[in-house]
Amino acid sequence: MELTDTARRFVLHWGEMGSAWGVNRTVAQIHALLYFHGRPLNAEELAETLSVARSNVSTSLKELQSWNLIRVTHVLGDRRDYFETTADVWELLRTIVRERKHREFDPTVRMLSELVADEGFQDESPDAQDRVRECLRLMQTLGAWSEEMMRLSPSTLEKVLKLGASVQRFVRGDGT
Amino acid sequence: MELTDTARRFVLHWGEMGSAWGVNRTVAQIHALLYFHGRPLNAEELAETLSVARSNVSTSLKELQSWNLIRVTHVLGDRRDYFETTADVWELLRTIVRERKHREFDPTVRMLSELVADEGFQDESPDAQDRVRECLRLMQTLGAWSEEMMRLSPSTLEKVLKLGASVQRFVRGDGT
DNA sequence: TGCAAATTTCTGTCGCTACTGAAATATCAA
DNA sequence: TTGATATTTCAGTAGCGACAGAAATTTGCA
Repeated sequence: MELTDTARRFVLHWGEMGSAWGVNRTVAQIHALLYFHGRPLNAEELAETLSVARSNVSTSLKELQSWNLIRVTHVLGDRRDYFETTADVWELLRTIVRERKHREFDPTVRMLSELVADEGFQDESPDAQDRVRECLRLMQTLGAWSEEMMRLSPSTLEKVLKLGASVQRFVRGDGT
Repeated sequence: MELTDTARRFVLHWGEMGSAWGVNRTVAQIHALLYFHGRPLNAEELAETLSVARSNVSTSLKELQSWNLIRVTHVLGDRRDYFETTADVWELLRTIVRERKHREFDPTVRMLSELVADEGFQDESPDAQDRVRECLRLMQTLGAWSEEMMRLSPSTLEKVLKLGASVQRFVRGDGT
């Protein structure tokens, strides 16, 4: 499959951004291509279009599936696997945030909790204890907030974000 | 400087998390150590404590400075540079979000804007055009939202987050 | 201006991950 | 069950970034 100039730019940039955020370039490119293309593609087409090895695509697709970002579909009279992703970016955002939280954020919170609970923690200077506790508190606040937000429907989530910081009106009383 | 068990675990985990998020491990470790330690440290102490080369520390410190995450201080009668970071995690969060937005997020929004504005874009299928525009819209919404949030004081920001998704009460009317 | 200390820059090495191509395995139709 | 097609696994390679150590530069003091 030949990419249009638009598609190519979209896919390449997405791959670069992925790298900056700890996502494998090919994985990001495949997802970008599936998103842009809108209809299911099979592994062969992905490999050919992105000029990467068939096996590389296979690995990347498994990765994307483990992130719940793509699903398999089939075409009548064709036994190859076809892959597609959600067209709803808000849904995609939710999935990505949920997965990263689960894989990287939550374990860190757990680690900090254990650290604070550990007996040796008492031996640290009061200030150091405070800093670690503050760090933990921040992460717990962020975690709880994102849990709540991710529970909203995409359209509600969008509205809440657009309401944005204007909600600060409701939390005054701190002099800021 | 010998690390306590608590400090060691904190620093090592932070380094691992950094890697997962596209931040150099040593850079993340140095920042974690400065945060934990609470008082300024010089390059020599950092290198020795983390068991990395002096030059590696130099590079990492430059990196952290470019992120506005650390600043230089001095000790009377000592001409070495000492480095410290903010004790306020909310301030740190703000700095990190601001910098990443500026470096990675904004350029992507710009790229998508150009893509949409480009003449060739009209040749894409209407659905593909919609998907790219939706993607752009999402990023613009997120960007605007974060701009607003980052303008708040740490304490207000914390309160807004704790108010959390309960603000959805104010945006009803979409049936969700 | 000369010297020592501190820092940065540079160059080469190492380790890790992504990746390819091949081999092994699975799937389906005849 | 056999052959063809599709997919995954595996082993080796290549490329890239992180890092160490050395060399060069800068800084501050005498």
